[in-house]
Amino acid sequence: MTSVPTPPWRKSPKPVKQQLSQALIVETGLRILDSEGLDALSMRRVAQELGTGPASLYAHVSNKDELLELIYDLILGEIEVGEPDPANWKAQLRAYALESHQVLGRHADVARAAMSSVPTGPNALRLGEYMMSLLISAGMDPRDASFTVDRLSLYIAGDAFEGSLHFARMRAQGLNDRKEYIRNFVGQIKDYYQSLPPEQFPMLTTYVDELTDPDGEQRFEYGLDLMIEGMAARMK
Amino acid sequence: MTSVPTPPWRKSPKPVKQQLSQALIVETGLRILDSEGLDALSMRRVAQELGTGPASLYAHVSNKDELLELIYDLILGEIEVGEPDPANWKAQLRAYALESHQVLGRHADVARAAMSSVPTGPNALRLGEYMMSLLISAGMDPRDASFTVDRLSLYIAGDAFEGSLHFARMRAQGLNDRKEYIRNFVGQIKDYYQSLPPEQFPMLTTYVDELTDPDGEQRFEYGLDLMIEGMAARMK
DNA sequence: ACCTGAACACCGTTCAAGT
DNA sequence: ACCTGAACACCGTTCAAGT
Repeated sequence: MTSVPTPPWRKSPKPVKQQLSQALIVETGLRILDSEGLDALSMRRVAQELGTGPASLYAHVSNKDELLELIYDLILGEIEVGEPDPANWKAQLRAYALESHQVLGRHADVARAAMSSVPTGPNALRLGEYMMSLLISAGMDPRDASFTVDRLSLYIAGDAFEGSLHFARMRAQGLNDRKEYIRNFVGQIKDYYQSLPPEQFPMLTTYVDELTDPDGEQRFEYGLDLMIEGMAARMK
Repeated sequence: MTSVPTPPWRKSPKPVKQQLSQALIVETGLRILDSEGLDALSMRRVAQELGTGPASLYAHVSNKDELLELIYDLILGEIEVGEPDPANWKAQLRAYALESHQVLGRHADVARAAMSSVPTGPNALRLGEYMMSLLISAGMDPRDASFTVDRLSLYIAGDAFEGSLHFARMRAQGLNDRKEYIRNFVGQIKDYYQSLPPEQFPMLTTYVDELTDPDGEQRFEYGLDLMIEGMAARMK
């Protein structure tokens, strides 16, 4: 195999190496997170992907936590919201919750950052502004609206985080089919509950089927509606 | 310094070294968790505390995740419940939620295990049985009861987990006063929100005070009541 | 200002060897 | 069966040195 000389018209071939920048680091982090999960996302791994050493990242990002928060806000950018319509606040709030939940679910492992982060990124601000204006224009008291936004956000992030823990466990077992993993997992709990002494655990043994419903989306919506109905009860 | 011979009546002095056992490992883990936080809880640290090497633990505990789950169920043992009283289900459910929340808060860092764990430990079973019997005796449909138990547990663990993340951050900064840390932290967000352009963020800038209420307990109760009222609305 | 190699002080887990 | 030392394959972060 002979090596070809670079042709003369391609002058001063730029160094292959890309310039480092915060945006580049964050994007690389997101890519790793999505394809290999939170456990794989390390400063060293990001650096490797960018062809450099881990120390180089610290010129653009102060530590791993900050990197995670930046990735988190990047993801929040995927959530789109429209104009608040006071007459439809319930449906709009519900739609918002479902969409955020979906977006967080799509990037499973960022959910942890969602729980620890302070809402100061540009997208977090945008979404906070949206939720507040929706609830307040619907007639909710500002204090109630603030608490509601806080609690709803916690619920969404909490459910997504729980999901991400299952997802990580699945990956640790070398499995890939999310549906099948859940079915299997739930099946094991079912067997266990069924094997319990009915005298001591009459409820758990009687209602095994209800307790081991594998439909996570349905469970999420159930809790969401519980909260929304609670809000409605408080407003009228 | 002369060494004293062991007196003859103290026969066959047992080796000073304690026997390893799962219970001992779990207790040691809990002690480290409570006094130094999740970050400090490593297999190596537990082993060190017991005067041995990390490999020794693997004869009693299959991995770190299992250790965390065992610690978690040990902690759940602190939650006491009485007899379900159908006429008072709202108050009892509320009291249960507050107590679990308190117990998890006391052992801040176990909350992560609370979110990932499958409810199969003896105490998790006991508490699941209690919640189910409370809701069902109050007239709730079994399916609703199951979903409610699941969602309420998630909410409690989620809030505790969020709290533990703040706690960890505090410790990482070398601080010790929880109250002061929160005040400080909230103050910073307040300043930031106040500095935002009001045209772009009318809600966030107008309702800074409501949005930065530092009382975490009040926020927890707010969300709890939202859910309980949602349940009540569904039952009647 | 930005980047780097090398080092520091850690991890969880495995494995062959011991008792 | 239980315990061990040593090793493997990793971490996040710092720091002095380079450009």
